[in-house]
This record gives sequence, structure tokens and C-alpha cells, in this order.
Amino acid sequence: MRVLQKETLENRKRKLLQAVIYQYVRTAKPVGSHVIVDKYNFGLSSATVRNLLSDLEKEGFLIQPHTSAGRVPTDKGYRHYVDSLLEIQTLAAGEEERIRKEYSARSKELEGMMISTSHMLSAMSHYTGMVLSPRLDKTLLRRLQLVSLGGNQILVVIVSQNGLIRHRVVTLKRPLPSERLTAISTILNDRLKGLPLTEVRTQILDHIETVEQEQRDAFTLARELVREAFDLNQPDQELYVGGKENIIDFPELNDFSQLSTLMKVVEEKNLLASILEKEMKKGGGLTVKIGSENKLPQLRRVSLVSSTYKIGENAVGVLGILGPRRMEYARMIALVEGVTRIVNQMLTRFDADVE
Amino acid sequence: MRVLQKETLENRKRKLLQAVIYQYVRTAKPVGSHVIVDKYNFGLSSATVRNLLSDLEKEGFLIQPHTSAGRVPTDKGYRHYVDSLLEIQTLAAGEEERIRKEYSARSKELEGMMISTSHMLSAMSHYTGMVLSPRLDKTLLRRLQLVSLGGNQILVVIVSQNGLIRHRVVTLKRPLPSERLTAISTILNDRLKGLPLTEVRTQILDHIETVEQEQRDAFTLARELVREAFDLNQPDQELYVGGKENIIDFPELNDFSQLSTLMKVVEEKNLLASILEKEMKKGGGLTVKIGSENKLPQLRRVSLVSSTYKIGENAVGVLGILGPRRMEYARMIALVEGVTRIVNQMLTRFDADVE
DNA sequence: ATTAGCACTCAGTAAACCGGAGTGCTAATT
DNA sequence: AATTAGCACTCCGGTTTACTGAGTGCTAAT
Repeated sequence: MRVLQKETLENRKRKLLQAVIYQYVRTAKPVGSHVIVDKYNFGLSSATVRNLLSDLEKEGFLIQPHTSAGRVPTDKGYRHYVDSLLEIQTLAAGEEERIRKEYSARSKELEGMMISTSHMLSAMSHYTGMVLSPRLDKTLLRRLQLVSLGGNQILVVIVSQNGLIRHRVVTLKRPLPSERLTAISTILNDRLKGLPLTEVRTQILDHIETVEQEQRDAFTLARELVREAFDLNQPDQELYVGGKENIIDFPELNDFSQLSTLMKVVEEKNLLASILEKEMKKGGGLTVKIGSENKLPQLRRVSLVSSTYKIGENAVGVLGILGPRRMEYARMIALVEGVTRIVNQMLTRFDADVE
Repeated sequence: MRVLQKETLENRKRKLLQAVIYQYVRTAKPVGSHVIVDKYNFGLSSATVRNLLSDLEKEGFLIQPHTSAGRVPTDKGYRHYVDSLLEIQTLAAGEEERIRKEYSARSKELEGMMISTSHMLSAMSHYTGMVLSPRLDKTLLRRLQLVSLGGNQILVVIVSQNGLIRHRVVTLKRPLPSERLTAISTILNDRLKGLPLTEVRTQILDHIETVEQEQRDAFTLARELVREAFDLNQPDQELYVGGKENIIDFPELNDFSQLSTLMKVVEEKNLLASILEKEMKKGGGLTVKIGSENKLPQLRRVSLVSSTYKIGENAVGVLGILGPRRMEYARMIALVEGVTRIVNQMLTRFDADVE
């Protein structure tokens, strides 16, 4: 994604570009030569600035909405700006504090964490926050517990190594004495512990044959359980989105139809999810996708700042924000980066907590 | 809420009012006398219709957005219309089918059901769906299960009579052997089963003193558990909202600021929740609140169709939709009523499933 | 009581009309 | 050679004006 920095773009111009972008981000009005002279100390006259601006336009970093208007950054301009943010801002100490507090107040289990992360990203950015949950096949089974609910209902609780908890009520054809239940529970636990969750599913569904007779019906039951509990058509990666409503305030979307199409993309989570997933597969770190850099046409008027988060060494999920192109990139990047760091820590903590 | 039907509003006028509303709901354009003559067979001339319309306006059922425009229903007009919907439409057979299928595919546990209900309401109405979850103090404890996760983490699973499942990971100060855990689990279960969940909380937090010595530390532990698991600052009734994004398409909200304030109310769930809660306390059945009939000023441009749902005989929660005043009330009422019926059945099924 | 007819009102749209912000270019200045 | 002052030009956006047509209310005739 990184555009190589032309030598021709000497320092003065770069400063100017930054000033324009900075100004535009604040005011949302096309930036004219006079504003620049007034508010930023370049020691140049408006005429000179005009010349430079004109150059920058020829080079594709700026554009005029119409003749006789000021300049507005293009995607390329933003890109250059983002790339030049060498010294990444860090989160203000207060902010980091606030984030951590928010987490500790909430539950320690994974789903809760996903939800609050998405909310937090949105709250602190005033944009839309997204978190793609860790993939099932990267998370290992810590424990599988069967709890009788009386009658022929059973509660299946699946706990993964990193704190993801899933539960499901399963109704059996016939009742089952509770001591049988614990027996089965232990067998299953022994056999399956430490396997990836996706494995657990297939293990049970496929390898029934190889089991000795006495354990046979344990597995028949197990099969029934798993089929219901894992809910095959439920995707194993979920996207949590917080702050959809902020989309309304995106400054660029001045008409309803644009607003509406964007809303629909965000609503229809799996599109977004698959984009983030690709991001994840491509490896790690923080990426910024600006406007037209997004493949999805519906997203070409917005920007995405996202980052993969890890359990131990593996990138397992993605989190980020979706906002207008006219975005305070520096702050947003700091935010995403900060939250990623914290999430990483928390997930590895989960991991370490295992007996 | 029911406005008494004036004798003065003779049949012909009522029919006319209905026609106007019907027409307006479809077209969103002020309805003029000509349209009425053309599309509805009243056997009257436009002039006569005009007179009648003028009457209806004097009586407050209609209003002109400006002189020389057609008429638009007032809240009072809608109200009258809704009240005159004697024969409630029932859901189309296909629709009911679709709803039931949707449920069976999804999980049987309560939270999942709440979520899919809110989604369904929104999907079928194209408006915004809301479900207020059953109150904790109306639901009884079926089972409280402690599951060791190894180390000093414990998973507390709380299952209520009607299928609500809550889980929480609790980290203890010191590790606890797993046989102690099951022992404690049984004690707690015996003692607390069948109590309302709110009771469970207070029982454990308050009555520690009265316990014999040998069970003493069970309760010390329990106390620790409960305090964390029930998460005191979490409200015990939750509002599930689906289809917020549909608000964008509400025809009445033609400017951004209105849109935005409405969004904020819906976002800030507890305001809505408390309104619905009041609805519940006031007893049962289906209510329609039209525009200014809503206390909350932010809601005075929309309508609410809601209904309480029951477990057995008690109204425990509320569900409904929020849409524009210009709404197909007949269909919406049928929808809410239909969904309520199904939800009632499912909840009572949960109840009956207990051993 | 109903209706035909007509004068009147007014939203909404289009056309015409500025004012001003901002540019590009040229010629003068450093 | 780079910078700057000055000026003509462009075009957006807001405002005014004019016009159309849908729809009404009223009066007089049926």
C-alpha cells in the first residue's frame, strides 16, 4: 500500500500538503491559499502558495471541487499524509487508563470483551468500531461440560483455552440419568481436551466407528450434542460492530442514498467480515485503507483503520474503525494501535491462566 | 388511550377518513379530493368530498400542510383509524410459518430468542424491532452450576426456569479443589432452587450468618461468586433492538437532525426500556402509541406498536416495533400480535419442560 | 343535499441574478 | 530564478422573480 515518496516532493511541499490536510480535516471546507498563509507560518505569500498548491494538484495529491474553490485532499493525498506519520502518536495517558478501566469493569469472558471493544472503539473515535472475533480453528478446547437441567434437557458448555465460552441447551430424545452424564462428560473431556474447536466438531462427527463398544453410546449421544451445540450454520468468526449510528454524522455522506447503502454494508456483516478476514490472512500489523483503496465499491467513500490482534504469536482476529475519509488519522491510528496492544495483553493473559 | 367514537362521526365520514389514511399511508402524499373520487367509489363528486374533508379537518382528524394542499391525517386521525380496526388482520399463513421456522433454527436459549425476535420484528416490518427481556424477579432459578476451569477460575452457570442462561467466569483468590466445588454446588442448588433470581442474589449476600459452621466457607465462597456473577450494576432487564438502520428510511424524518435525535434515543436504550417497562406495569395486551401520544418528546414523530408477553399468566416483558406514524397499522398490529402469541407459546414451553 | 364552476392560494420549480471567494496569469520586484 | 502584487476571470451558493398546477373554498345552479 505504501506509495513511494517521490524525490520531487521536496520538504516544503510536503509540509504544505500536511497543512492542507490538517486544515481540511478540522474544517471540512476546501482549503484556499489565504487560509494557509494566515494560519500557518510558511513565510510565503498567497501567490506562491497558490503555485505550490497547483503543483500538488498536478501531482494528484489535491483536487479542486470546482474552479475557484480551495483544495481538498485526494485519496492519494491522504495516503501520503498517513505514510508520513512517522512518529505515531501514542494514546494520551488518560485515555489508556480509561480503556483499561472499561475492560476490567466488564466481564472477562471473550464475547463480552469483543462487544465492549467494539463499543469502545466507536465511543472514542466517534466513528464505527469493528471487531472480528478469533477464529475457532485457532482456539483450543479447555473444557467441555455437560450440565443436566432435569428432564431431557442438557446444557452443553464449551470453554476454549482463551476464555471463549459457548453454551447451548440441547434437548435429547430420551432422558439420561445424571451419573451417566458425568461419566460421558469425563470421557469426552479426556479425549478432546486441547484440540482445536473445529477439530472437536469433526472428531465427534466422524470417528465414531473406532470406539470400543462400551463407550459407543457415549459417542452416539455426543454426536447428537455436538451437532446441536456447535450449530453448523453459525459462522465460526463473528463480527461485532459498535456505533453504527455514528455513520449518520459522517460529513461526507450528504445524501440519504449514500448513507443508506453504507448502512446496509455495515448491517450485512459478512461482507465486512470477509474483508477483515482477508486483512488478517495477509499477515499482521496496522493497515489504513483510504477511500478508493477499498475494493468494495460501497466503501470507497470511507476509510478503514484496522489491525490484527494476536494470541501469543498467531494473528487470530482483527479490530478497527470505519470512518470518513476526512479523518484524524493520527489519532485514529494511535487509538487502534493502543486498543490492539491492550487486547493482545488480555488475550495472552487468558492463555496464561490455564492450569 | 381509546378515544370515544363520537356519534357525530357518521358512517360515511368514517369511511372517507379511512380512505384518506389508507391512501396517505401508501403514497405519502397529501390526499386531495380528486384522488378520492378517482380511486374509491364513493359515488360523490369532488366538491362534496371537499366539504366532508373540510368537516373532518374541523373535527381534528385531518390537517392541511398548507392551504391548497391535500389532507394528511393527524395523530387523532390515525388513532381513530386504529381504533376502528375491529377485525384485526391475522398474519398470513406463510408469514407465521416463516416466523416459526426462524425460531426453530435459532438457539433455544432465551437470549438468542430475544435477539432473533427483535431481528424478526424489524425484518418483517421494515421498521425497528424491540424486545424487553423478562424481568429477573419473575424468573426462578432452575439450576446453579459451578464448573472448574482449572487454576482458580470458575465458571458459574445460572439457569432459570424459563431457559435464561447466564454464565460468568469468576477468578478466585485461591484455587479450590474440584471435589469441594461439586459439594458446594449441590448445597447451593438445594438451598436456592426455585427462588426468584433476585432472591438468590440477596439470599446469598445477606443470610450468611444463619448458616452452620461447616457450610460457612461454602457461603463465603458463594458470596464472592454471586457478587461477580450477577454483576450488580448490570440492569436486570435488557432491551434488544433490531433494525435501527431502518430508521433512516422513515419517511417523516426528512432532515438529519431529527434522524439523529431519534437514533440517539434508540441507541440510549434505557430511555426506551423504561417506557416499555411502564407499558408492562400498566398491564397487558397490545397498545398503539401514535406520535404525540408518546410522552417522550423525541418520539412524538413516530409510533409505537407494542404488546406484553407472558410466562404462564404473568406479563413479564414487552415486545414491539417502532415506526413512522404513517404506518400500515393493520399489518403491524397483526405482526406484533402474532409474534407475541408465538413468544408466549415458546416461553410456556420452556416452563413446562422443567422436570 | 349535491354539484358545477370559478377565483384564489401557495408549494415547488425553474430561470435570472448577484456577490464573493478563490484561482491563474502576467508583470514587477527582490 | 524565485517570489509577489495585481487583476481579470470563474463559478458556487444564495436570493429574487416569475410561473405553473394542484387543490381548495365559496357561490350559485340543479
